[in-house]
Amino acid sequence: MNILAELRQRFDSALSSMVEETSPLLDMIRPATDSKFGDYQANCAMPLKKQLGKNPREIAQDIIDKLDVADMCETPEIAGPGFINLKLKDDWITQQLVASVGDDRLGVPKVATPKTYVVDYSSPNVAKPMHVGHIRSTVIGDTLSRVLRFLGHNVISDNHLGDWGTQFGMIIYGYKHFREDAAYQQNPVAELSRIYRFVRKIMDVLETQAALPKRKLALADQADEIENRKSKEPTGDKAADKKAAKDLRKLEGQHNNAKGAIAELENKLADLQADSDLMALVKEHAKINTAVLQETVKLHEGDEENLKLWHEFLPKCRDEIQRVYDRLDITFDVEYGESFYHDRLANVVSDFEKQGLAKQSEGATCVFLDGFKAPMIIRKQDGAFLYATTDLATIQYRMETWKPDAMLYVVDHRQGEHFDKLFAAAKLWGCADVEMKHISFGTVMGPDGKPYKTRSGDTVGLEGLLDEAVSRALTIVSDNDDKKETPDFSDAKRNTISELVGIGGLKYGDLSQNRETDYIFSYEKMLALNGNTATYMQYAYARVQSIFRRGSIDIEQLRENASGLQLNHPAERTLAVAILRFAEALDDVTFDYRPNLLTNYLFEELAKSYSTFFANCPVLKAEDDVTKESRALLCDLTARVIQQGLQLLGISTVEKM
RNA sequence: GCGCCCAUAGCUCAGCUGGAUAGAGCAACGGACUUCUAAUCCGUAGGUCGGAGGUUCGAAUCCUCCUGGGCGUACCA
Repeated sequence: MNILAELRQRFDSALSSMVEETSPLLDMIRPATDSKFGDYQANCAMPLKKQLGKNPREIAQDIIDKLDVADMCETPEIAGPGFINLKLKDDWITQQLVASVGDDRLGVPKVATPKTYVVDYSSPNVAKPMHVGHIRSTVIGDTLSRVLRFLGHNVISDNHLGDWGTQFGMIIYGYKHFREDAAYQQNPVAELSRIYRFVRKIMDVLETQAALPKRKLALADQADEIENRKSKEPTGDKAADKKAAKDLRKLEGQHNNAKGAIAELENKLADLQADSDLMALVKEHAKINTAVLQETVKLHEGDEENLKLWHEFLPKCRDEIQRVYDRLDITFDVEYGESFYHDRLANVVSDFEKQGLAKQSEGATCVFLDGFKAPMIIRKQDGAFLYATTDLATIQYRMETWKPDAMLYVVDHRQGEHFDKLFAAAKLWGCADVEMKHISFGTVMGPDGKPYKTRSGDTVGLEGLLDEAVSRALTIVSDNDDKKETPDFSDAKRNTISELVGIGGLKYGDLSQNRETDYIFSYEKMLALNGNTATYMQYAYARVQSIFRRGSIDIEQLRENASGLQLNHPAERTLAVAILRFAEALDDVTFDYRPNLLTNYLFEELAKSYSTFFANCPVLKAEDDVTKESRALLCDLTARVIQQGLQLLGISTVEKM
């Protein structure tokens, strides 16, 4: 049962005789802002003042008179300017709880009209090691898929792999020039990874060497410009002078940043140049940039050798990232990478041209869209296709194959404009009846508030991140276990627990963040024993199991005759309502695709209520057996909701920790 | 230049489909273990929700302007 949905339905009946359009008013029925107002409140009487020309309190009374909630609520009360406060009846709550006890879905109803969703997430480049930037797309997309599916929707999760781009040109080039056969025979994945990094390194050196003089020149120009502006006399026009001063400050800021960036580049280059073997190879492969592009072009044109190498490399590269997915417990229904759409691209472009949606401009094929200054380019001057082309082909394929109601793209916010254009173009192209949404998210920052990098300035690898989280979890688990008189866990067990706690902490840390905002990455915060963390939730779960173990409670059996639930202590009632609100929390998640609304619920509502309950309502030492069994069932329901909630976040529970 | 986003407690962040006194964790201070895991809990203190207007019965939330930051901006993804 979704209580809020049920109340809205009841209000709908009451309101429909008073107004034409009830739906905006129904949105104003919400959980109470304060428990002293009851459990829910309806705020819809106030805004009807004008429309009905009556005092809101009178309107509230009219609504209550028509409202049929006697079975579930106490008599509604009118408060303040016209709030309608609703308090659930205790016996109704227990009735719902009993139903939840016997329900695998814990009382969460399936949607009446399932939709088909395509959820596009993770989408790493298979040729490169996954890095910290992939964590958000992966876990947010996975959670959204799980939640939508749990609610009864038809979900197709799709990993739109980057498997056809320049990166493969790099590997092919590297394989041809730098591979060590013995290493490749022994461990092809590691060798390919080394090759990729090595080619990247050479290209870095060359690019940096080429870029530095230009950037220094630009820096000098900037310095001149600053001097020039400083020497200018004030014009006397206050506004103009203020703006000039502001612009100057900004320019100086940029200048300092550029200075820092150049110094960083110089350091990096100096380090690389110290390696004479490397520099010899750099010299030998001075044209590597164009050579790599040529390998890519050859691949796309169907060159036999390159295609054969690509077929050889692809599964190996894919295995490399599978390790990460396995640890993260991430799966996909389909995995159609860029290469999958390769032979559709030419048709997409010609179709746009035929329909008059695209035209030539400066040698490129462009789609000009209302409200955008720059066009969306679907074919370059040199004839090559771009990711906009692939994305359009992907939409076409998905529409043909699954006819989805919605397509969700879990991609970082910097690509917002790309998706705005893509969706606009797709609409023109005929995809009007599908909800296309960019599930945008912010950047993972380092402690300095800048995008998370290692000390040397490299991106942070995802596997290393996982290792570190798990190893820190191991320290916590071990320290705690060692404190006991007789430690509970073997080393193997400690490792198993730390893996679940560490990875869970990492995922929860990301998912508990409002997806739109950047956040500062911190192992300490992520694995904190207190606060809104996976560890805290896992601990709450484990404590419940501990009670059952300690009291030798057969919870299965208790579930079967769960009639005697009672709510005598306020903490019991609060916990009971929190348990019943699980369905609402899941609905909230799907409203604007925000996983953090689930973590908020689990922590703020459920776990907090449980803590209070735990402190005030002993189970094993309850005054009588009825109370004991009732409380045990509340504990059990709490644990089951935590477990189900965490499962939807892709996080496991542990029986002991 | 244009476009998008952000600014909430000392720190990290919730709250933003408008609702009654703005929340959490950390840090600080004071309490609670012969007690179901103290890996915990309870309490105290901490705020002109960047600033100024506006809409509304009601604004952290919506609109306008200002300040300070980030990101994106014709052939990378």
